This record gives sequence, C-alpha cells and structure tokens, in this order.
Amino acid sequence: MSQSPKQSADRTAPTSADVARLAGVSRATVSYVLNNTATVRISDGTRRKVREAAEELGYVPHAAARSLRAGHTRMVLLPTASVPVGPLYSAFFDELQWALRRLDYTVVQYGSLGMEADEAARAWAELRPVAVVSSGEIALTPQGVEVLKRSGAKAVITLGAHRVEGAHALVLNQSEIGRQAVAHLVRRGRRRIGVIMPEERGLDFFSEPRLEGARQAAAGTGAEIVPLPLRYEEEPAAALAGRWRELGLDAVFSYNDEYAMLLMRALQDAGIDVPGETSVVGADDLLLGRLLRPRLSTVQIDMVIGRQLAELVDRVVRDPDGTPERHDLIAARLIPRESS
Amino acid sequence: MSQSPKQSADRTAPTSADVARLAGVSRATVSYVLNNTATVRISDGTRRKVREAAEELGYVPHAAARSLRAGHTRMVLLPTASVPVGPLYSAFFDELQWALRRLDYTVVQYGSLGMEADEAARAWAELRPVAVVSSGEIALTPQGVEVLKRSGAKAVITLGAHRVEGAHALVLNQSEIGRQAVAHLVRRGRRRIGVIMPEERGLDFFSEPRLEGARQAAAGTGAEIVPLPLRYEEEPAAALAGRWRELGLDAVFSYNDEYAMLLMRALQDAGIDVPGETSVVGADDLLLGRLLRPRLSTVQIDMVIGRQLAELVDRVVRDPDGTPERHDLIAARLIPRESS
DNA sequence: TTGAAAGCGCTACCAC
DNA sequence: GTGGTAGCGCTTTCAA
Repeated sequence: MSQSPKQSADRTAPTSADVARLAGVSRATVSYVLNNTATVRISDGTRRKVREAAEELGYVPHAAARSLRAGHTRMVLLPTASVPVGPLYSAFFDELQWALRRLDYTVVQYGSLGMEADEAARAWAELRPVAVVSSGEIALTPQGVEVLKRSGAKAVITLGAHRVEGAHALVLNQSEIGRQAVAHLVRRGRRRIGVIMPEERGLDFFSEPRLEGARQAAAGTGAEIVPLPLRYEEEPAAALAGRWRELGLDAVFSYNDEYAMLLMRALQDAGIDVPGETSVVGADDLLLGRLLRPRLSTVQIDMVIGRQLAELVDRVVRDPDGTPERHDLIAARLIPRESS
Repeated sequence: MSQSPKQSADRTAPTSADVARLAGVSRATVSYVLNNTATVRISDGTRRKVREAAEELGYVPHAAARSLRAGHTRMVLLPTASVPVGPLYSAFFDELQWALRRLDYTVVQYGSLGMEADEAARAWAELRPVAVVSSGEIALTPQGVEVLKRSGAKAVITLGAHRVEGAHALVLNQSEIGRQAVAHLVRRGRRRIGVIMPEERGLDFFSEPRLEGARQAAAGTGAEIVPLPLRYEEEPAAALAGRWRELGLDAVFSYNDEYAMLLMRALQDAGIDVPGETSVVGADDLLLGRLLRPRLSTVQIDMVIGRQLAELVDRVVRDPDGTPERHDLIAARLIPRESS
C-alpha cells in the first residue's frame, strides 16, 4: 500500500487561526473573507490567498463557536417521536425542510422518543434553536414554551389539534376529514355509521379529531356514530367483522385507506357485501384504494404546502412579538368510488 | 387581560454566572454542582443553594458553549433525505435513536434533501458531531469522510450497499432479498423471471442489489432474469400487464409488497392468472400481502436491531482507530403463500 | 471546600 | 484594507 492520506485524520481540526497563519493574514481578515462581510473592503489578492488557504487546510467553521459569539443560531428544531404517519406527512416534512433551508435555516430533527414534556423542552433549549416546530407527538406545556422562549427561541409553533399557551398554532383540522366522510355516508342514506379508532399508540392524535368531525357531520341528521377500536392486524379485524351484523352498522369510516383495506377484506371474508350491506370510506387517497375491489371511496387530504409553514416560521422569527397566529392546514375532499 | 408572564420571555437566557450570583457562589461551583463533578467535594448546603437558584431562574446550560469548551460533542448525526422507506426502516431508526440516547448521545437528524455530497459533508462537519451514521441516501465520498474525521468525527458509518473508503460499513445486503425470492421461484420451476425495478428516485439504492441477488440465484439454473422498470402508478402497471404475454414471463419478483399489489391487480385485470400463469413474490411481509387474493408470497426481512448499531457507534467512538468493521444487517426469509 | 482565571473558535468593533 | 482584541458561556486547573 502506498502512503494513505490517513495522517491528516488524527490531526485536530484547522481553525480560522490556522487559515490566517497559512495565508499570512489576521484571523479577522479570514472571517471577513469567508463570510463575505459587506462592511469591509478586502483586496482581491488577499481574498484569493485566504480562500486557497482555507481550501488547502479543509477548513470548516465551527458552528458552536459561531453561534456562541453571535448570541443566536439559525437552527429550526423539529422534535420527532416515531409516529408512523405515512407518505402525506413525510412529503409535508420534506417540503418544510427544503423551504426552511432555502430561507437559510439549519433544520434539525431531534429524536425525542420517550421523553417527558418538560424534560424534552429543556433538552431542546440546550441547543438554543431560533425556532421550534413541534408536531405534537411530544406534548408541549406552557412551561415548556416558556423555557424555550427564555432560551432564545423566537418562534414556538405547534402543529396539531391543540393550542398551547404562548405558542403559535398550526392547526391540522383533522376533524374536517371525519366530517367529509360521514356527510357523504349520510347523503348516501346511511344511518348507523361506525368509525374505526386505531389502537396503535400515537394515532389518537389524528383519530380523535376525525371522530369528532364525524359526530358533527352526523348531528341533527338522525344518523348515529359508533366508535370501533381496532388494532391493525388480521385477527381483530376478523373478530370485528364477525360481530358486524349484531352491531347493526350500515357504513363505516375506517380512519384511513390502510385500515379500510384491512376491514374491507375482513368484511368480505365474513360474507358482508360492500357496498350493498355496508359502505366503507377511507382517507388519504392512497394508490391501494384504487386497487381494491370494489374501489375504495376515500377522503383526499391536501396538506398545506410546507413552504407556507416555512414562511410562517420566518415571519415569527423576524417579529416574535406578533400576535400568535392560528392557521388551518388541511383541506379535505371526498372522492366517491365503488365502496360507498 | 391581567399581567401575563410575558415579561420574562424577552429577557435574555440566564447563564451559569446568573445562577452563581443568585446562589452566592462562584461559577465554578455552579458547574461542579450541576455536573455532579466527582473529583471535587461540595457541601450539601451549597449544593442545595445552587440547585434552587438554577431552578428558580429556569437555567438551561448552553450546549454550544459546553462543547466549545470541551472540544467535542456527544452528537450523533443522522443525515436524512426523504426516501419513502416504509415501516421496517423507520422502526429500525426509532430503535437506533432510542439506543443511542441510552448511551448518552444526542441524536440529531439533519435534513440534507437536495444537497451535493461534499457540500453536505461540510454542513454536517460544522456541527462537529462525534459520529455520523449515513443511511446512504446522500452519497458519502472518501473526501467527505475525510472532512468529517478532520472535524472531529470519531465514527463515520455508512448504512447501505456500498463501502466508502475510510468509513465503517454496515452493509444492508439487499441482494439476499432478491436471491431468496428468485431461488424460491426457480424451485417452483419458473424459468423466465421478471424483476420489478421502481423508477422512483432514491430506490435504486435498494433495487439494484436486489436485482443483483436475483441474478446470482438464477445463475446456472437455466432461469432467465428480466428487469422491468415500473412507476408506482396504475397506468404503467396496466401497460406492463398488457404486454405480459409477449414478454413470455412465468414469474415476477416485484421489489416489495406494495409494487406486488399494484402489479398483481394489473395482471388479474388483464386476465393473467396468478399463480397459474405467473407467480408473484413481494418483499417486506406487510400486512397487506395477507389481505390480497391470492395471498402474497413474500420475503420477510429481519433488520438487525438498532441497539446493535448503537453499540457499534459507541465502540467506534471509543476506539476510532480500530479496523473498519463490516457487518451484514439483513436476514431474509421467504414466506410462501398462494401467489407463487 | 471554594474562587479566580484561562481559553475553546469565532466575529465585530476600533485603531492603524 | 488590514490587524488587535474583547468577549460569547462554559469547564477545569491551580491557588487559596
């Protein structure tokens, strides 16, 4: 083997002082050049020397030192905790991240699985993020918001069903989804409507408001809403289908398309005709809904573009004392197919 | 409105000096107490005073200042970029995060969507992570690894099919999946076997090795492998099914269960009998495979537990100069059902 | 048992 | 145009 470039690996990271020394200038000049500081004029020769020195040493600025000096960061913290939320949500997150980067923020997801609310808030605060966008998987208390703001967070934004004192809110009005689904079923003349409630942890956050919307749509129509807890597995689905007739249901809003597929298969295997005896409506408009027979009616969900949220973050960071805003983030539209 | 607690929000964050002042001690003492420094004895009275002062002020230490002083961090960086990877992968990531936190690392996902390899490596290096676990969505070049190591990363671990010079590798031997699927089909007497190659960006990372494995399994058996590009949509699937007979295939390994569902539906709609005329095998053992008719044969994938990877990270951080390890991370097992 | 002070890497103010 | 330098918040050595 010839001499590998490993030698450099164990040397310590070059600092701006190293760059300055190699370029034969002061650290100040290095900083000016590498940050393109506008308030100061540097000769082109010096600029080039500094750039070359930085390149040669493989200089990478030290974010912690920079933000310590600056007194603030450009970090937007997105706490996460493991909710398996599907393609819609992840597309939304991707877009949010991308849009925030365009606005020159550093986007960081902080895994907070299993942390208590205030413990989590403190851990986030240690990083001194300029903004926190909490998707609601980790509950944020008013105290938590306070801790974050004291630690320099200009914007604390919750993304979810509930408001938190002191934080801006982006409301995912999930209830609209349940409302659309049930309104459709009522129009179809259905009167006893089941609503699937997933038993998986972390989903009540979505399912509760959907149930609530279902109730609202049924109110005053004479239709009845029956919550149906269900685990995402074959046996419980079969069991539920087994007592379907004694439940006396003529329709079901099945939380989303995946639960709908599970339930519809179980119903069919139990000899229940869909949609003749029971209508089924899903949500999310996944491709699989169109592959089922009968094709699955569903509620299509248009999440607001992440860019919009990114701009809200930026606006609040610039004007932290503005009135907390409240935005609705979801538009829902029913797509009737064959299952209802 | 009565006076809200907003007053405190715009004050600056309390520092250890503030705590020291309130407790009537020095900053050193504050540090000793709050970090439970073992090498120094502090009286219980002082301890309590410090703790109370910190509590009262809502003191949160400044991670950047701490790590600047310490010369290193405990941050493990997980670069991410939007690959729609499914429940298996996300469960794996959850476990990894959780296990790393137990080992006292701070786990941070860094959204790197759309970055170039070396630009990304530099951005990560600015944060001076002690370890980087790159899931391979962002290609890591040898130069990138070098930059990260120079900036203090003790462990650079790639998670994927390819090795990168200088980095430890956790090989997701995806090829085993294709191998299992095709070996099964050959045993069933199939001779012309299609392999679905998703056209969605970011998946060739998984699909290429699966194809390679398929080829290996076919080699010497007289069976023939035919790659079949496919977008995850109904029309292309229907089109592919439309020319199925002219392709002369008697089996297909369909990348995963979701593509299998899409293709199987298209084949059935085109009047192709499954498994009579064509066998179909998926992968991932998703629930939906059991809901299909015929039930879908699949390759079950056992990902190594995240804890194992967390321990590797920790081991490499403690002994950075150890020989780069190479681990196989996937065990695959064929589950025959009705579709093959 | 506690305190004083140096210094991590960086930027921005001021002087030359 | 460029350089000297203070100081961000923290930990840790050394003295008291």
